[in-house]
Amino acid sequence: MATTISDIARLAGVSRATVSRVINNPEQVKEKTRNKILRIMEEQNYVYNALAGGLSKNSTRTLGLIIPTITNPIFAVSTKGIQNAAAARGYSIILGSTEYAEGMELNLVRLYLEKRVDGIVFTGNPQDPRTAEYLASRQIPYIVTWEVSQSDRVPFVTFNNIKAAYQVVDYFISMGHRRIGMISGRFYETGRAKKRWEGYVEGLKNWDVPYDENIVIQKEYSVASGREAMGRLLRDPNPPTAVFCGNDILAYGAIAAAKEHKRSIGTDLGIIGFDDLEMSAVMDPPLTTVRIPGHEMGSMGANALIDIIEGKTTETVQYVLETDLILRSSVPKLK
Amino acid sequence: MATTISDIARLAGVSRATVSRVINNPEQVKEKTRNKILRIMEEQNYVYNALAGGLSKNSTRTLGLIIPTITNPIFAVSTKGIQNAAAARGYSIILGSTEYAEGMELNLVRLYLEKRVDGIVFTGNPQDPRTAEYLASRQIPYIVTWEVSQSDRVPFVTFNNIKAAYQVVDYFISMGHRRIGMISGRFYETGRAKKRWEGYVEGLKNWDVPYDENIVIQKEYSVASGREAMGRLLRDPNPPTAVFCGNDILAYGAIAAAKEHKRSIGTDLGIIGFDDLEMSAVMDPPLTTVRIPGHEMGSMGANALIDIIEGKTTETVQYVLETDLILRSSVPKLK
DNA sequence: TTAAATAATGTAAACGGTTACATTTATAAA
DNA sequence: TTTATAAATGTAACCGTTTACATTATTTAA
Repeated sequence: MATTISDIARLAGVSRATVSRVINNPEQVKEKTRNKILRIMEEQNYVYNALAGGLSKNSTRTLGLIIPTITNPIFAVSTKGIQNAAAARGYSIILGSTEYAEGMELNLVRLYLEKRVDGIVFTGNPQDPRTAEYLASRQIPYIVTWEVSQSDRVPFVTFNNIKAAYQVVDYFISMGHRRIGMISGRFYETGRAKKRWEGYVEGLKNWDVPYDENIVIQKEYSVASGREAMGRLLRDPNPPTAVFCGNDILAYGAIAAAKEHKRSIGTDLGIIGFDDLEMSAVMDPPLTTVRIPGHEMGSMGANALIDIIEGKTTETVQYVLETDLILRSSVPKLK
Repeated sequence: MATTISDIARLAGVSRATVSRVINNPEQVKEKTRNKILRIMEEQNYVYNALAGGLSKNSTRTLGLIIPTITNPIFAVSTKGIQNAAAARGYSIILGSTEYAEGMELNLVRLYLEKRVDGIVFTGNPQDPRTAEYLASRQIPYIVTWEVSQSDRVPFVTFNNIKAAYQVVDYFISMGHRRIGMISGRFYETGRAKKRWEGYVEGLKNWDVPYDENIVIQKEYSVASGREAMGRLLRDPNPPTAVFCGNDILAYGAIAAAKEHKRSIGTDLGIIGFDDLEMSAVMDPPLTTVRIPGHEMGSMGANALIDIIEGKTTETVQYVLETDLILRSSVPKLK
C-alpha cells in the first residue's frame, strides 16, 4: 500500500542501500542517480518510516518533555524555549503533562522509554520515588529544569527559587512592611513551592520578623485558590499588610479577593507574585512580580541534554540563572 | 544491551511469540507461564520497544495534535480535552505548535506522518494549501476542531464563531450601544478570526448600524496588541462606546489601555472578549466574554477521530457546540 | 480408553529501514 | 595501456516486534 524504500529502489533500478543513502547521506550518491531517486520518491508520495528508521538506527531524535500542567502559561514559555532549541538541532519533542496526578509521571516516563525518546526533560525533580528508581535502573539521559537536581549526577538548569523569594521579602521590608503573609503552592506537588517558602522564611528570619503560620497558606495553583486564600488572610484578626504569592495565578486571585474586601492594593496592601506572566503587567494595579528566565532555561536545558545524547560532553551541567524582581505598582510604601 | 523479548523468551524457556502474547493478549497464555514471564520481565527491567511494535502492527496508538501556539491558555483547555479522551482509549498524543509560522504546519504534518501517528487533530482548517494537498495525496485520518472544515469529506467539531460574535453585537445593542468597534485577530493567521468578524458585520447590519472600518483593527493575539489597538480606537475623533475583542488576551490589553486613557470600563465604555479564560473573571472589572466549549470540543474531536481510526464509524461527524455569553461587568447600559 | 475439540505454544516470515563489508565502476597516475 | 586509488553501488544481516499457521498438550465427550 504505502510506498517503501524497496519500491523506490525497484522503480529506480538500484538497491535499497542506495535509496537509504540519498535519505541520510545524499552526498554519497552520484548526482544523476540521486536526482532520479528523488524524483521517484516525489512521484510516489514516499513518506519515510521513522519507526523503522528509529529501530535500526537506535535513535529517534526525539525528546520527551514532562510538565506539570499545560494550563499554566508559564510552562508554555519554557516549553517554547525547549522546542526552539530542539528544532534547531533537528530534534522534535513529545509533550506530556502530569496535571499533578498521582502516577502520571511514571506513566509518562514509561511511555517515553517505550517510544525510545533519546532523552527526557523534567520540569522539577521527579516527584514520585518510583520514577527515580525506574530511571536509575534503565538507561536514559535526562535533565531537570526549574530546580536543582537531587543528585549531583543529574544535570540541571534552574534559577534560585530560594533567593528570589528571599528578595521578595527583602523588598517588602524595605517598603516598611513587617506583617508579611504568603500564599504558597502545595509542597507535595512541586519542590519549587517549598523552596520559595524556604526563601520566605529565611527572609523573615534575617530581619527578625517572627514567622506566623496563621498567615501562610498552602493552596493549589489556581485563581480560585488565590482568591480564597486571600479572603482568609484578610479575615485574620491581625491581617498582613503584604502578601507574597507563590505564582502570578495565585496573585490574580488574591487581587480579586482584596478588591472584594475593599482593600486598595498598592496603597494599603502589598502583593507580589512570581513568574511575570504576560498579563501581570496589565493587572490593576500592575503586579510587582519575580521574572524568571523561562525561555532561556528551556533552551539551555534542551541544548545541554542534546549534548549529552550526542556524546559532546561528559560533564554534568549545573546552571543557575538569574531572576529579576520587576517593580510595578502593587506594593505601597508604608511609613 | 537492552533486554528484548528474545532475551525474556530464552530466560523463560519459551518462544518469542509467547512473550509477545503476554504483552498483548495475556489471557491467551497459561497463568503459570504468564507469571513466570512477567517475573522475568520485571527482573530484567524489560522495556517494550514501541518502534518495533508499531512497525509490525502498523499502528502506534498515537495522535498528532497541531495547535497555533502553546502560549494562549485557551488552547490548553481543548488540548486537555483531547489528552483526556485519548488517554481513556489508550492513545497518547504528540503536541506541536505552529506559532503562526510559515511552513510549520506542513513540517508538523510531515513529521507526524513519518512517525506514523494514527490520526491528526487540527486546530482550525489547515492554513497552508500545501498541507491540504499533502494530506490528500497521503492517507491519514484527521479532524478539524474550532472551525467548520472546508470539505464535507473531513469531519469537524466546532462551535459557531459567527453566531457567537453576532450575539456579542446583539448584546451591545441591547445595552444601548451603537458605536461598536472591533479588535480582531489576523485573518490570515486563523480562519476563526475572520468568522468572528463576519458575525460582527452581520450583527451590525441586522440593526442597521453602519460598518466603519476606522474602528475595526486587525492585530496579532497578544496583550500588547490589544493595548495598542484600544489606544488607537480611543484616539478616534468619534471613538466607539463598545469594543468587541477577538479574544480575551486582546481584551486584557484593551482594558489596560482604556484605563490609561482614564476611561471607566463598565460605566462609560463597554468591552467584550472571547474565550472566557480563567483570569477573565478576576479582571477589573470582571470581563463579559464568550465562553466556548474548549474541553468538550477537544474530547469529542479525539473520540470521533479514534472512532474513524478504529473503523467504528463511516460517517463524517459534523458537530457544532453551543457557546455562552457570560455576562459580567464590563458593559455599561447606555441611556 | 480413545477420539474430538480446545487450549497453549512454537515456527518463521514480515514490518521498513540501516550499515559493515564486498564488489563494481570511474578516475588518476605511471 | 595498465595499475592503483577513489567513488559509487550492491549484498545481506540486523534492529525488536507481531501474527498466520502449524504443532503439541490438555480437556471433554462418548
